[in-house]
Amino acid sequence: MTCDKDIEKIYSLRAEIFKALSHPIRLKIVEYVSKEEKSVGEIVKYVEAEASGVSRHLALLKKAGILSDRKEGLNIYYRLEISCVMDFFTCVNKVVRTKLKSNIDLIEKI
Amino acid sequence: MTCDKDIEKIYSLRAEIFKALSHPIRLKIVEYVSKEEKSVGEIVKYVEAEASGVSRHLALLKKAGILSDRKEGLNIYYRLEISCVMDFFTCVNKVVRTKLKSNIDLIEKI
DNA sequence: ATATTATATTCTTATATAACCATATGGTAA
DNA sequence: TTACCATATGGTTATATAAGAATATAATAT
Repeated sequence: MTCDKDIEKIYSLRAEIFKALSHPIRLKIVEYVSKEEKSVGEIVKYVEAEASGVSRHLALLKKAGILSDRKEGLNIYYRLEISCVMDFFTCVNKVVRTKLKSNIDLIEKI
Repeated sequence: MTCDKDIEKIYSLRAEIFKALSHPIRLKIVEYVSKEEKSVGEIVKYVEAEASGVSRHLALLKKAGILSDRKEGLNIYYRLEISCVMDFFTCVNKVVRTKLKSNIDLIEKI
């Protein structure tokens, strides 16, 4: 009972997760909050970006289901909701290394 | 000897990998070529999209370092270059399921 | 040489995303 | 109440990405 539309929808939902992770600041945020929850203020300081922008990045990561938040007084604390996301990073580093290495190989051929 | 600029650059390179995976058609392609290499024609048929678009998606995935290609006669075969990418999918499905489930929980509260 | 097939590229247009600045909300303290 | 602090949202503009159609390349076959 799985129709074409369902499959399309599922691929789109998956793609959204990757899109949420496709920004350097958001990756930095995810890594930062992965060990323990952090307030927006802490995150803003850590990533050295504009507060309003960080706020939007956080909202996006939350909407994607990657982070969750918790209000306490004036502060809002964000934390990693799905910890397996951290496993991506090892693999991504492998891709990055392979790519950088292939560039070096090219340089040597000039 | 790792300066701020290097760190920024590394996060950007990582983000590029995720960006490459942030499109439903590209995800479908990656999955399709993960077991064995496929020609562009086969891929076009499988994903049911326009050839010129698929070609662009393939170029992007190759540029990101996720796929590699091989020419044989008239055909070009693409295959998954970094197999650990497939491990992402289990985790991504987990995120998607959690998200869908939280929507169901919301529906029941209306 | 010409024709054919597979794939890639160019161009245009629509849409999405990001950054920046200003303003708004929502708790807390005085 | 007013003032203050942390965070979020709105508006604008610049830039990036996507889709579609047309054209170009490159390998093979005739």
